[in-house]
Amino acid sequence: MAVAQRIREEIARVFGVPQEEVKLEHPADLKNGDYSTGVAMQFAKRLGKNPLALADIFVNTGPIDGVEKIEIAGPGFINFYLAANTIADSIKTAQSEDMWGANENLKSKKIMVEYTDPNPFKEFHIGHLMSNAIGESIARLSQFSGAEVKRANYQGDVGPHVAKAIWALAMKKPSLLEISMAYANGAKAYEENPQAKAEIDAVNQKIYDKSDPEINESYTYGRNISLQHFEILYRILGTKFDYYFFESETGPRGVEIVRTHPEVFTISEGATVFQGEKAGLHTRVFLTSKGLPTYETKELGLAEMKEEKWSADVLISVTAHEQADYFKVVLAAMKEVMPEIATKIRHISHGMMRLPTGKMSSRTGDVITGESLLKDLIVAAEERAKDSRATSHHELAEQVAVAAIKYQILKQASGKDIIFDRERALSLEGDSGPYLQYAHARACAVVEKAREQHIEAKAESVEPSELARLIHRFPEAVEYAASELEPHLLSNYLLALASAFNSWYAQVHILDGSTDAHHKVALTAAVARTLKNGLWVLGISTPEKM
RNA sequence: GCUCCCGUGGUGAAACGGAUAUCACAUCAGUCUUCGGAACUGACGUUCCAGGUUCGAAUCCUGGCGGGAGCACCA
Repeated sequence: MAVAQRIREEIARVFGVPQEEVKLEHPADLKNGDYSTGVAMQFAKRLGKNPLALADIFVNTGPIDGVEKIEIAGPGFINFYLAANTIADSIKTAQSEDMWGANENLKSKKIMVEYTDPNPFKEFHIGHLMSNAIGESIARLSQFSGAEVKRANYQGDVGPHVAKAIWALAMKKPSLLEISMAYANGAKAYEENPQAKAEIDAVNQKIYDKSDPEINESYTYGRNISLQHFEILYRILGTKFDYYFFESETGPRGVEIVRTHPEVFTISEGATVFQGEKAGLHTRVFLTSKGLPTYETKELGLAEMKEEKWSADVLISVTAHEQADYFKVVLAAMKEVMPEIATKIRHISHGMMRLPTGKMSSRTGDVITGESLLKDLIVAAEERAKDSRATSHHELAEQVAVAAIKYQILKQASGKDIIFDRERALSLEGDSGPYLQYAHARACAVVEKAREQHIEAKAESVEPSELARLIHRFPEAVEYAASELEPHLLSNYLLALASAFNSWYAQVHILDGSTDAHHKVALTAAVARTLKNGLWVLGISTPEKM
């Protein structure tokens, strides 16, 4: 931001230190100013002066454009208070410009984000919901930073899991319900019954080489049903993919890559492996002893296919934590066989959703699928939506349900596990997605009423209140979240903003007929736009009435 | 056993090495419903243990304890 940059330059100039070493922060407490720095304490020893003397030197060097007041506080903090018109300018922009908060830090960068990645013939589970929420938000964060973004979905339509389902389906044309049960039955049989295991392995082979017409038919039919069903979920979640990749395509591709690099991959116990030990990792199988590609090999094929489809500058993949180590080995191998693509890859791994009692387990029935969670939430939201002002209660319920679930995922650092508490998840109050949506709808209602009463929004000379200063921080909150690829940094900001707005709303009467009403309307409109844009980045919709 | 991640009020989380550690849920006490109560105000209560680095440590380093994930033909 312009003001922040000027402050940083001035500090570097006065103290004669490199700008990168100047740390400027937002004090947690607005009483301590809009920006603050501890440089005086940090450099005291190096410059041979005590912190307060250094801070004093700086304060007396003269004014900085856009800053009204510079104060020394505590042991030597230097606090900057922005000028009223600097804040007012931000409010004006927030209130009048659609793209308020956007930046061009990633301008002309091409970024492909791969996420969600559910597998046909299996349930859409909570991990997919997490990947979807995080991936979509990262895609939008990148777009909001000026990048050109493509969304990719990579689905496992071949492999043992599919063979298990097909085997249990006994080659018929399955319904959706039959499919979801088939995988579980097949997986159980595979473990418990040696004969079933042999049969399933055979089916697996036949799916790869497409040699059995009966299996082909059942497979094609079931695959389509699964994929079509996923589309319904993507629509509700608000994701529109540009590219779909399938393991049935990346597999052969990967096999080719592995075969043509015998200097990288070695044979061990009949399997083709990559010895990750040379990179401080562990050995992993790339081709099974039967010659079939594993996940690792498919990943190599995928990278090549992505590059062909749309050559991006950065390739982001969002997957669960448990895959982090596999990914490292794949990346190490990739560095040897296709180094130019390997350098573009960035893996984001997220935690898992766990029950308070421990890990979810399908064996004990302690499992909640992503789909059932979504459905339960929609039911709960519908109950609440009964007496809402929205025109379509069902549509609103869907929006609120998705907000609740996405926010719960995006409000905490993405690497950490989420403890799933049913009651908390279904709660639509407090620190929740619907709370943010509500604050937005409320602000919209006030703006609408002001329009009816012909009370214009005037941001000029708006008072630099705490709420106004918080709004001013929005573009920086976006930049911060984007640079860390951490949506929760933005969630935290939005919650603070919504909370400050609700609190302010309870204290003042906005449309009170006074001359100040124009300013209050401007502030309200600025809050509405900020929440709208911020929630968009999180992938959460903002109904105007709820 | 080895590798990686994590440990913050009763519960779930936040805090780019900074100021009195923040927020929500729960509990208790209020607002009273004049612009939308999916709201607001207040009370209660927290950095696993022991060292170290630093002007300053929840954060960095070492050791311990506790939890999770991964470690060869699944994805």
